[in-house]
Amino acid sequence: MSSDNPKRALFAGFAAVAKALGHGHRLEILELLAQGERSVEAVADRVGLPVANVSQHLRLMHRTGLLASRRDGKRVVYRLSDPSVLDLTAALRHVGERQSAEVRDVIGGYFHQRDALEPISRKELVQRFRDGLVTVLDVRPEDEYAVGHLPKAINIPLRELARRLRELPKNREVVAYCRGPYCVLAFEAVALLRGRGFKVRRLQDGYPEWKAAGLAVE
Amino acid sequence: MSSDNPKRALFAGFAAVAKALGHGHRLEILELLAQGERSVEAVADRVGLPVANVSQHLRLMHRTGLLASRRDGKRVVYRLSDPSVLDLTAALRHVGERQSAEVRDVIGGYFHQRDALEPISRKELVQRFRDGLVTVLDVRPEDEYAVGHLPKAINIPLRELARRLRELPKNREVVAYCRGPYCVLAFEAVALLRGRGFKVRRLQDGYPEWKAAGLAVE
DNA sequence: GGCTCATTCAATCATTATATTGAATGATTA
DNA sequence: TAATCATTCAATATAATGATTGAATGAGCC
Repeated sequence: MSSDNPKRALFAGFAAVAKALGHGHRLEILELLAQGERSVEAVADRVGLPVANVSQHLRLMHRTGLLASRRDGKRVVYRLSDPSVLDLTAALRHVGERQSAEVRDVIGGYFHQRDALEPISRKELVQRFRDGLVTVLDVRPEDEYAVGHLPKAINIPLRELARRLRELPKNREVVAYCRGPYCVLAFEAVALLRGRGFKVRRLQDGYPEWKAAGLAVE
Repeated sequence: MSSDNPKRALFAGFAAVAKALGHGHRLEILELLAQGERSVEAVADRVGLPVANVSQHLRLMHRTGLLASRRDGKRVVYRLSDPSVLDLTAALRHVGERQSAEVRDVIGGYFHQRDALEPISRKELVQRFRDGLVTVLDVRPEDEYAVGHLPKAINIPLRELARRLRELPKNREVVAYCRGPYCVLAFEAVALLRGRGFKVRRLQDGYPEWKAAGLAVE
């Protein structure tokens, strides 16, 4: 079959990659792994699915080349196989955002409500940080922060934010970020902090995009 | 559901877009429509599938926002909804090419055999054409050529190539192109012409990429 | 070597996707 | 207004995919 019609075989191969992206849980897992590598159990905990189910999703994505894995002690640790996978998910988001009525509804109905002000771009953040004008706030869970974060970023996970407000400056601008362009954590953080009178904006993308852009990380 | 967990809803929306790409026939249809808009029947003819089946695929992709359509007389004509769809398929190819062992096998086993020499890039072609060094050959079917083609390109569909060789110069370099980076036509044309002693190379991408790059078309 | 534990496999069932057939639609056009 | 014809729908059968359960694997560790 493969030699009969190589073009068909090729399209089938590409289709397999697309299929591997074609499931909400798998996209969620990809977003998580974009923060850094993780064991099967750690992924399962975070996305709230049974281990066996997550294992199947991970192996499927591994089979199609989206993920790579290594053994660490008695755990198997998965990671994105290549930065190009991040590009692919970005292209997918871009099309979805522009073209899918369904996606636009969700974004319009939820995300925009909570973020009336424009998010800040990576470029602008670099500039303003260099000028000493902003405090960078990482609202992801501690373990994700530990794997890697923006330079000088303070880590206050969203769930602890309300009781750790005094760690943030009231008169400097705060820029919150989390896992990616549609990570809810930063949206929620901005909403919470605005309600308390902080000057706060959201970074346009998240940690993985920052790192992929070649900018400094810690 | 959508307001319960907007993040999940968003991922589900993106997953729907990926699912729409997750079928070999649909990717083939997308490649075809990237050349220019086409009626349902025209697509069905070209990909060799029943009209009703193609109609279903088209409507699915329309529903997820990949395609747009308009009525022309008694036909319905489909087209890519947006250039970003082309970017998405390119990202998909890129990942597939790098990561999927299956895809690499097909490419290695077929395409590379037939194209030992490096393909020529768009940039290089522009340069060499400006210097009057190359003849550009479009080996796609006439109707696709008619919708749009590279400036000054000669159209000889692959199936007529063997008996129209005298239309091509023997002592100038010929650059053949067709529908895209994995379009078989240009590969076959290069193989055929090399066997007859022509100096011929293949353009790296195809017509849609050329047009999307903002280069001149006729 | 044998025990432990994270991970994977295998089997099942429920759900969803696909191709095919023939009939229905609905915008043109005569 | 009725006939035409490309397209779409509806119904069906078949195949693929997804979640769950419990058992099997196999690398680490005592």
